[in-house]
Amino acid sequence: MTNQSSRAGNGLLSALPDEAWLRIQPHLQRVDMPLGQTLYQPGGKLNHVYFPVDAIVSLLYVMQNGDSAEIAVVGHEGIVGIALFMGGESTPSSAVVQSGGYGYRLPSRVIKEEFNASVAVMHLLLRYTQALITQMAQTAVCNRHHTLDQQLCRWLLLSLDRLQGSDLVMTQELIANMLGVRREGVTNAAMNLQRAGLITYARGHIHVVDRLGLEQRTCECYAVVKREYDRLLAPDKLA
Amino acid sequence: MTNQSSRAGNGLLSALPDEAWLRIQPHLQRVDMPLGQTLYQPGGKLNHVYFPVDAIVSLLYVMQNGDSAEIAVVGHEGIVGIALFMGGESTPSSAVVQSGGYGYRLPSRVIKEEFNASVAVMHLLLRYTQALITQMAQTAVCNRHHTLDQQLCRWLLLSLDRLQGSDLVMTQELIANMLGVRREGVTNAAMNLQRAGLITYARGHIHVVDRLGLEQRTCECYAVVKREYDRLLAPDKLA
DNA sequence: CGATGTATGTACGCTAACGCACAGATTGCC
DNA sequence: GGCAATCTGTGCGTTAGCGTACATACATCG
Repeated sequence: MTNQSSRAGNGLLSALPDEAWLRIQPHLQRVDMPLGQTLYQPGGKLNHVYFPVDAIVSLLYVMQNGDSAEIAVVGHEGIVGIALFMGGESTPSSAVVQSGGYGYRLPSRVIKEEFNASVAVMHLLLRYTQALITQMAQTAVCNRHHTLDQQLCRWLLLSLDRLQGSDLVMTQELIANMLGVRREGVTNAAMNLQRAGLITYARGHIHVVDRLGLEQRTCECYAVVKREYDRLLAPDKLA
Repeated sequence: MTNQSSRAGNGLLSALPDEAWLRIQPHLQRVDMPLGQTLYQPGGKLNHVYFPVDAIVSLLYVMQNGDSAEIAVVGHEGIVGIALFMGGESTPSSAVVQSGGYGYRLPSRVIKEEFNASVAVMHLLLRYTQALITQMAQTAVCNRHHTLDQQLCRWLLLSLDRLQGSDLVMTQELIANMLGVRREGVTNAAMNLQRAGLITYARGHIHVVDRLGLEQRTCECYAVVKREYDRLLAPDKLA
């Protein structure tokens, strides 16, 4: 994954061709993205796309009975609201801020115009979308085959890659909602990781002690996704 | 989902603007797609895209230990090989023919040129891609939350929508690979459905007796995906 | 028509995760 | 400083699906 980026702190914004940046920049609006904020409702009209900087957004599906499951996660490497340029205008899933912070938003009209006006912008956004697709596919595989311990590792790593530092602010209850499992299950998995000396945590604060250990304990899914993000969004591929 | 379509029997080909069809048509090649054929290997170069007609193709991820899980399924409504126009050139998943038949293929170069040459073609393919994304997302949710019985119903319905008639030719072993579960689990689920009078089956042949019953027994995932395909690929939206 | 391979059924113990109920423990607030 | 809310730990019994091993049935082909 592209690391913290120069222009506005978002990887996609940074990768825009200069003239596209100049057109877009006046319409960009810095916004706070507090924990728990819902950016999109299922089926709802999308008025903006969001470029997170130090916030993390979860795309998740909420079932009729209230159970939920995370589909993918978006941070400073990406954009929330691909349905706008993909032509669907809406999606059956929601977008919720999973780690508070800030980002930039852009009116729907502007992103659509830019997508259609510049082939470079289009290709950039489509490559990002393919990376996101890989993440979703791997989430499906992971849900099918891997243990909660492994999935928690993967999830922590995905979050870590999108933050600076090694501390996450999130309760086990929240993580359980994202992974679509019981809160007690997360408690249990987190204790396992703590006993193994990989993390420490207390009341909504998780500190990662041994990142490498997490990478060794997680399933292949994390590496597959990371490799694909690196491949598709490598700096030399970006306009 | 768009039903069996006029032009060449594939929904996307049928929805192409006339002039795009005229450009593409000379490069289309009718190909047999026998059961079990691998169209793409993970990470491999894609030489063609495929438009199934009466074949069904599974996109699936095979893990290092050989376990597998289906990500999505493509039939006469779609195209196999979206990574080509998305700009990635390859994917970590494979594409395998899950129900034998025939389709048409098109050299990579042609689809890429057409994607870039015609805004109508581009928007058509992107809307299809978004529908596919919904299917993948819902697969992840379904893997997390729903019983094998429900998932089998969903899977049968997805297949049924892509075939004419009510008979599927596929062993329980194959279905198990697609769903990423044990063969015995499928045997068990299939017996449940048979006892309920929804299907009959024998040695690799499944006959659906009560489609409505399947729809009632499956989870919401099937309906969510179908609604999204209908919405995004409705005839009046198509060029 | 009998042999061989393939497809399906069955049994049994095992484990991960669930549902529920409740017990600390920490934080923030009045 | 005490109360309330929130967060985390724990202890049940339950269940869906797994791994393994084997049994039966059907189908094809020599």
